[in-house]
Amino acid sequence: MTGPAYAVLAGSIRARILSGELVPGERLPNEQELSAEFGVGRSTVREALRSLASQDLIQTTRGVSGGSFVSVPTAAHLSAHLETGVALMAAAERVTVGQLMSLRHLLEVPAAGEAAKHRTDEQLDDLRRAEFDPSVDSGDATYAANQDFHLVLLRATGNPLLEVITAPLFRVLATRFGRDHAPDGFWACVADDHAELHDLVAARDADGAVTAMRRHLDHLTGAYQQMDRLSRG
Amino acid sequence: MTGPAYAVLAGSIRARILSGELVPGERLPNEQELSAEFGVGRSTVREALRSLASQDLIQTTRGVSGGSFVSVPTAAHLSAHLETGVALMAAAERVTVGQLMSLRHLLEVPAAGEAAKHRTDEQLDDLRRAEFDPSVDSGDATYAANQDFHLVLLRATGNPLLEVITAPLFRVLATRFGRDHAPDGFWACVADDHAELHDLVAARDADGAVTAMRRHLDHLTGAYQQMDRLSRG
DNA sequence: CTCCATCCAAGTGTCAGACGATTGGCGTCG
DNA sequence: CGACGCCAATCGTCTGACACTTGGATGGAG
Repeated sequence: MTGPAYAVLAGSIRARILSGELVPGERLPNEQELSAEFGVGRSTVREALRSLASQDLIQTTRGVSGGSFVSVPTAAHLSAHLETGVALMAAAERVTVGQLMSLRHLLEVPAAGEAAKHRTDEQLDDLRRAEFDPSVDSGDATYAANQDFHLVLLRATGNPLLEVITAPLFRVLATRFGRDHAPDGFWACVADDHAELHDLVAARDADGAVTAMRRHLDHLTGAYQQMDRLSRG
Repeated sequence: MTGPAYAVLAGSIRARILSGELVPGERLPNEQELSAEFGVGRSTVREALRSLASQDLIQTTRGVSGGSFVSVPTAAHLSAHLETGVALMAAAERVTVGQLMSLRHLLEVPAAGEAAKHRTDEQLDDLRRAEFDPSVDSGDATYAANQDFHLVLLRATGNPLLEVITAPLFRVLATRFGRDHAPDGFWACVADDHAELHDLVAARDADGAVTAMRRHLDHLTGAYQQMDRLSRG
């Protein structure tokens, strides 16, 4: 019950949401009512609402049918928050490239096996569309496709949390080492690895996919750490 | 550049932070100056700042030496955000108990091996302190100690991201299945598993720790899913 | 009866101005 | 030299007002 009033109010509403007292989709009282209910001014109420909104706990719309509605954070929301957090921690050198890649190993290697087992034909198509030819595609296209490939593979495991957690990791790595500084043949090597992974997933060869993903991530780890040393001088 | 002014302003400052133009520790212009610089009212500025603050991108203090300072989100911050997000997704049944436990397997099983290899004597002490005796300790004490044990083990790996990601998972599970509905002998079984893990980590037996952790999490998975069925039944 | 334009009500979005509260430095007085 | 108190800077909060957005209600034209 300490601290600025907007924080107290935000915490109070937040607790109501977390406890299930306020159900997703439910509409909060309007700003005047909240202001009266808690005995604070409307500006204070609004600051509390902005706080909650930026945590994706509520969504606010305007108009006669508008207001603040309790919402459930989506996988994309969590992923985005995690990405900015990890990016800043990496920039502040609180986590190393090696630690990021180590986590990718832990998650993506078994994920490749799961994907090989559970993939649908549709997901296999998605995987195919996410391949690229570095001798043909533009830098931006390979860059985006590279990310998509890993994303699709994670999604094919059927566990949404895998994507939530892993996507931020390689997005951070990619924005850091993305378009330039890649040694000659790097993208070609990546494309080869992806093609191999695609074939193994197509054949539902889980063990093979696991091994291939491990090797692929080893390649990436080496390349990233080399780029990291270079960019750091 | 669309949307409410507070969102535009928040996005603008946020971009400056992400790009490194604003360095951690740096002080933003005060609210009046921001208000003048962007041509908006002070309330709008404040709503933008609340938005950034609740994402841990800035910290605001009062007084003559006060102001808003760029900050780097800590591991604890990220972990807390992830926890509320995962908790809500679980409550909304967008993720299942099985998926949560599956992620714990992926992360904690190899983590046990790493911890066995790299642990310091100090961390071993921490691990010992986090053990408990369900026949002696209170329900709350076992509950807290159970979490601590896994936390300490993750911390001993040396990779802070492991803790950031895994801690929310078992905190969500624990708050859901924590104090009650546990079948007879559950906590005793957990305590046994922990004691065994402690001994293996003490002996630097990485393979043994991995196996023990796998079995421990299998126990937990079974118990949790049973509780889940009951509470839903 | 249908369709379209208009008006209206309920909300949020934004601004201006004022005052309170907190903090840390500075100067005065014992 | 130290303690106390004043003061300036800054955020925190309130009030009141008005603009903007949205969706429904209203009412007239065809």
